[in-house]
Amino acid sequence: MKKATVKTAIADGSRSMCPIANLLDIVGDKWTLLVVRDLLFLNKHRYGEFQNSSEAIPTNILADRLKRLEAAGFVKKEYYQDNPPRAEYFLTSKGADLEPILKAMGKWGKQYIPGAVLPESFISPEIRE
Amino acid sequence: MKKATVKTAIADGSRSMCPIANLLDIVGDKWTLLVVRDLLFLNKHRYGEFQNSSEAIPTNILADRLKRLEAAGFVKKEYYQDNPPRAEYFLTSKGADLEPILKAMGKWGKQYIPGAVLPESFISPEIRE
DNA sequence: AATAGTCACTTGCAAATTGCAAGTAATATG
DNA sequence: CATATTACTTGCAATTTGCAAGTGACTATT
Repeated sequence: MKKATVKTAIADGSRSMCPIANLLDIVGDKWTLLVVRDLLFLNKHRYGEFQNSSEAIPTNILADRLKRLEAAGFVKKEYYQDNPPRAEYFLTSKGADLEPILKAMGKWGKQYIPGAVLPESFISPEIRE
Repeated sequence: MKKATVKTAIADGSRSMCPIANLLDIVGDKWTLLVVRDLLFLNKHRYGEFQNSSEAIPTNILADRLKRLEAAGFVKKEYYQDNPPRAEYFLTSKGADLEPILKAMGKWGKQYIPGAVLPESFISPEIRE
């Protein structure tokens, strides 16, 4: 007898139906959300700008995370020059909607890690679809 | 000349003053926040209960994450039996205050990962200091 | 009383990921 | 023409992950 396939939109290889677990499959590491932070709050868009953030992300990790964020549809890569290829990265709405999570993390950090400062930008992030 | 030490409460080995980076130093991986989810929303307290979660966390990773959460002051370990030693784990207020972050992650996931379901418990988490 | 089972881990080890350094290709600058 | 800058890629050692198996203390079964 044919086993009925359950209709879900959960990606292959995801660990469970839990939305938290599924999000952690994409952003569950020490670096990815820092790139998102740079895009959301610090108005950074270029490779070199991300590298200049105070956490000093290793260059190979940065390249990898930008690729993953793009593959996951959180970020759009736009070339502004062909030769040599130079691009800017922008959040999509899917990526920009991580803002409440990052804001909540910032709030937690300000409460429990005295001395920590979230540099807030007053520029609302540019969204590209 | 003696270099003036800047007075901060940032832990040694932290990557920056950013509250988000500091939080990610503790919970920035694929598993830690799932344990917190179990404590916050699923009313789980024992080793075996965490293991039974649908993501099937490897036992050595679970042991390590519980240790780290305890060391970071997110979780309190309470022995309810001496021999063999058996314990229950409870969130401290520091850990329980991650709730807005987890809630925001759940909300994001429900919007962008159709099919994902956050099993909500109606029991508010027990806090131990 | 011997055997099997459970619980909360620890240990061993192969595979994957991380992080540092160095290399590269194209243009810009002095 | 030499050096610098940008945005990466590559190489490789070290750390972390994840699967399997083992351990020690009990409990339940035959």
